[in-house]
This record gives sequence, C-alpha cells and structure tokens, in this order.
Amino acid sequence: MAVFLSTFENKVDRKGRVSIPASFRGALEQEKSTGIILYPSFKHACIEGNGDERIQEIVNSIDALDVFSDEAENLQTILADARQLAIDSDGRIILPSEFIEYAQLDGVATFVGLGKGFQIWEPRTFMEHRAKNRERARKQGATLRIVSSGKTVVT
Amino acid sequence: MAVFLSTFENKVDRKGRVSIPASFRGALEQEKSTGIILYPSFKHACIEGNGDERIQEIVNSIDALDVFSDEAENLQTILADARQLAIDSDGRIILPSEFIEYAQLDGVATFVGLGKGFQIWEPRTFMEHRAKNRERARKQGATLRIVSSGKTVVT
DNA sequence: ATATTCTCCATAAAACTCCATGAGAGTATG
DNA sequence: CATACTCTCATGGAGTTTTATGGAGAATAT
Repeated sequence: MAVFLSTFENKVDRKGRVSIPASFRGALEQEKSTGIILYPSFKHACIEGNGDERIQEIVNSIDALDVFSDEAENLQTILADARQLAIDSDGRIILPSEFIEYAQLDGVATFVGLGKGFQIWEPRTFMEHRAKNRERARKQGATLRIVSSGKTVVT
Repeated sequence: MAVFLSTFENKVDRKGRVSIPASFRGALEQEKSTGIILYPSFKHACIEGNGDERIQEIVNSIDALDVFSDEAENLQTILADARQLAIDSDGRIILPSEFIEYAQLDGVATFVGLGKGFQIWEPRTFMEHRAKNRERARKQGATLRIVSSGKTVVT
C-alpha cells in the first residue's frame, strides 16, 4: 500500500503552481490515482490531501453514518469543499486560490506525509503546529509499542 | 524472522552516502523490505531504522485511531519526520541532511542492531550512551523473561 | 479580446547508476 | 601448512537521470 511520509518544502509560483513531492506521486500511482483530492482541514489552517482510494474510504465512512445526523452533515461539508486536481506532466498541480488563502500560503508550501494522506501548510504555521504536537507527545510520554497483531499501543 | 544484531561503524561520505551493514541488508531481505525507514529518535540524538514493512504497521495502527484525535496527531509526527530510503545496488543509502544534523554525524556512523530494528549514532555519542546503559543495567540487575508468543519483556 | 489554464521547453541541483579499488575472510591446492 | 585464489563488502569517483522550478507560447473560456 502507498504511504505518504516525510515533509517537503516546495515553492508556489505566481500562477499557483506547485510540485507534488516525487515520493508522494509515487504513492499516488500505487493507488492508481490519476490526480489528487484536496480539501480544507477541519481543525487547522491547512489543506488535506488524499488519493482517490482514500477518498473512497472517507465517502463510504460518511455514508455509513446516520443519514440525517449532525455528524454526517459536518463531514459532508468536507466533500462539498473538496476539489479534484490533475497532476500535469511536470508533476505539478495548480492550487486553487481559495486553498492558498485558507492555508495562507505565501510562495512556499510544506507537504506533510501522514501515512494514508498528507497535508499542505504554510511553513511557519506548520513549525508551530509541530512544536506543539511534540510538546504534547512528550508530556503524554508517547512511546510506540508494536503488538504482535500489528496493532500499536500508546502507553 | 529478521533480526538486526551487533554494531558496525561505516563511513558517511560527502554526499551523505553510507553502506548499510551486509547483515542488516540480509535481515531486510527476509522482511521483504525493498528499502528502509528512518526517523529521528524521540529520546536520543540518534536515528531509528526499520524495514519498510514496519512502517505499514504503524500507519495501520494510527489509522485505527480516531482520525482527528490528539493521539493520532502525536503519532503522525513520527510519519512526518520519517523518510523511506531506497538501498542502491551497492548496498548504500543517502542519509538526508536533516538526519545527519540531528544525529550530529561527522563522516562516521555507528549502526546498532536492536533486534526488530536498529539505530544510527555518532560513534562517540553512542559510546557514552552505551556506558550509561550498562551502568544502569548493573545497578538494576536486568533480568529477561521470554514470552511464548515471541514477545520479549524486560522486567 | 482578455484573462486564465494547459503544454512544452530549459536549467540547475539533487538523486541514482555504474564502475573501480582495496581490505579481509574464507577456501583451495600444491 | 603456507601460499595463492576467490568472494564479499565497504568505499570512492564519474556519469546519467530525475526533480523542482521558471518562463514562453498555445488553447480555452468569459
């Protein structure tokens, strides 16, 4: 299965063009994704990115919820704001202006691998976010214990 | 099962290239890993290494958590800092500069087998670390209980 | 027609491949 | 048993390919 890993900083030019990191493109190909799907994050000032396969899972998960529940409606807004973007022959996409504004990008974008998907951040904002996460992880003493079944337990 | 054992000291050249110890490569092959995953250690000034099979377990485990939970975000920082590296035909990888800096490598790297995975240290730093560990082990008198499932617990 | 999007090309830097060397371990053989 | 041979492994260098990125022109839409 494809995995999005590591972080990359790429430039966003005046036209909104930005290169997708090569390893992310590799992951997308494994998913047989022709393009990528972007949508604004719920929690943070960043853009969430996924391949087609992952979006299908999300759609199915939402579909499994109670149709008229608040939760379902909340999550459906994700889909409403999502855009499918083609990757051009040079490995780039054009970031829609609403996403550039939402994440407050200014010429540079940080691509953050999260396993099944990834995020796009304004570099400084991401630095702060990461620092906060690390601090919290240290406080909570997060260590990773792999159990034989393949499940991971935070102790 | 693949096991990483013993320690090796290999050179890191100007391009950041370093040979993976042959026995480690053997262990990786048994895991059907085509490459390795490296990420900075939480606790120490060293790099943690695993076969890329391992990262799959971590990704799946995180995925099993509530997507927007704090725990998931804590663990995602591991993925964001991790890199998947291909082993070239000569058995080498290129260490990304951020890892060289993090572990403060200067031309030499110590590979330390830890069973399921391994670590990469700056040699002097590792010496001190090992001395400290041995001292503690002597004081506390570590004993080992073998668990039938194959899991090992240090008490 | 004018702005926006898409295609194609150019380039520099980084990553990858291939080849060569030398040290050491192990093996063969006289 | 000592010497020569072979093999693997670590390491260095050179050349090729891939990436990221900028710009120009063609296609498309408004």
